[in-house]
Amino acid sequence: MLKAEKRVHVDKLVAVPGGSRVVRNLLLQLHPRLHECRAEAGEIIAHEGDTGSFFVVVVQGWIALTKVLDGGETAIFDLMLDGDASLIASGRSCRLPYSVEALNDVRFFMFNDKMIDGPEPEAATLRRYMRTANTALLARTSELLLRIGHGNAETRVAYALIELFLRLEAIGQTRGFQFHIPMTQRQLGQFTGLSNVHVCRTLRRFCRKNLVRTEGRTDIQITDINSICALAGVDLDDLRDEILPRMAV
Amino acid sequence: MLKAEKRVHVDKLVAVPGGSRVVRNLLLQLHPRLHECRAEAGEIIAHEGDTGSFFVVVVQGWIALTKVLDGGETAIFDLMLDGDASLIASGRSCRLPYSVEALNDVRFFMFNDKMIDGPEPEAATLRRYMRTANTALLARTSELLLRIGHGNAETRVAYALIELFLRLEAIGQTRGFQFHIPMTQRQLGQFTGLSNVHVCRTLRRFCRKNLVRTEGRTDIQITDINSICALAGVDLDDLRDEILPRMAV
DNA sequence: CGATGAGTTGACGTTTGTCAAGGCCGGTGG
DNA sequence: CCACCGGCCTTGACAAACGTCAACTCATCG
Repeated sequence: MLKAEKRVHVDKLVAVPGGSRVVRNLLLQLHPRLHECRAEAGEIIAHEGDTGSFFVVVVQGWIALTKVLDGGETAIFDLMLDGDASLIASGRSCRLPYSVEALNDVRFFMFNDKMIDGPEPEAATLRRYMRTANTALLARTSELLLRIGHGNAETRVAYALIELFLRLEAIGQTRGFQFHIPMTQRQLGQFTGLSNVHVCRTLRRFCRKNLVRTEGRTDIQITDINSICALAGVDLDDLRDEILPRMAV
Repeated sequence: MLKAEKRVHVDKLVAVPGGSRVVRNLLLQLHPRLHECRAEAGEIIAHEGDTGSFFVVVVQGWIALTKVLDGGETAIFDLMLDGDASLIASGRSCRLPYSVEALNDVRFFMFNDKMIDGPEPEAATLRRYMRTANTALLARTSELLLRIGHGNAETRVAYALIELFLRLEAIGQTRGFQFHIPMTQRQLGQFTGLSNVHVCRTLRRFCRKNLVRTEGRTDIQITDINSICALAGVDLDDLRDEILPRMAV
């Protein structure tokens, strides 16, 4: 039974280019008893201010890294998708600077600094992977920060769409330029630094200009990628190189 | 001569709590021939889009991590001070997502992934240090992103002042609540996502309300830390724990 | 002594948040 | 099966915050 379940996971993960499969195998080689964690949509996996120090690697699902400003304004400063990895806290103080929140049902691994600091070659590979993932995270965050600081609403929303498109494309979760985002417009606003109302307005404007099409609540299709890229101030290939973790394993 | 110069460096670094001295010693133990780099104010150490993969550790001086949005708007998304460390790029693609720029005359180390991936205990310590530094960087960036996305000008500027105060305090570069910032108001605006004009207005307002005092161009004194913290939405001690790298060496 | 660059201040326009109202949809209980 | 309720999306009206432009001062440097 357990074996069957593991097979299923591995099979699914084979479809994921790069990321989680590699990490999973390396991890399990080092620590065969390490087990996968699960969380439901909306569940808070770790809370801002908690103490702790750990890595997270997403197997399947969406995780948001969130922060709350004083009076209740929530901001999402990064999203983690299948195969994404992040060092959530580290060092002596070990207070989490942000919360880790499941946006939909999600499976993931949690493990410690020390578990990958050994002399085994697998550990060294894992460390390289985590560094690469962290660099990619920082690249994404800096792109986001740039646009939130100096771009208007169209730039921000267009960028968010492109970032999500590229990341979903990399893990095989797009059909053409169509993809699924398990986020409300409010959450998209928390990600882009806009009010939910203005996110809505901006998306409607994109639709009217035939730049994107929305189907249902959370399905999006970019119909004019060039214009969206122009609005976002992005070269698609450059951005792909920049924000996607690519490592030579 | 060279020896004398090294002595001077070490002496100076002893005064710096934690950071650069530890890294310096560990690094030189692993790689005795590694030499310090220097850059002058305004010099660009590495350019956005360049290829490469390296760590930077600041020995003395200010470094800004900057990004340019399309039409020339520059954003500063982090500052590196004495002892701060950052992994600038990593992985196969190795395109730098941002530029590394000296704000004043600066001394620093540059080194490679592989140079600290060995089995020596010093290497493991260095890796822990780099991870801690990176976590602190991410904590800072997320705090900044939160306020740029959801805070008004007073919140952003107040936060910037507090962050810089705390970081300078940690490396012994404050006298009471007074400190020196080698940045123009334009650069402060690039850091807070505001126009230089609005930074000026906000600072003037702080002065009129007796929250801060400015002396000369770049000397600042926070005269009412509680009000500034309240404006920034910050608890001073919590933030200190969060954004300063603290490691158990 | 002119030139340059940074800081300061005022006037004005634009962008965006807030508030409010209505529509749509899914879930829940009668 | 229907009524009700609560989220979420949508749209309009209005107000506030911020960027832009422009003019001026001041310090520094050649």
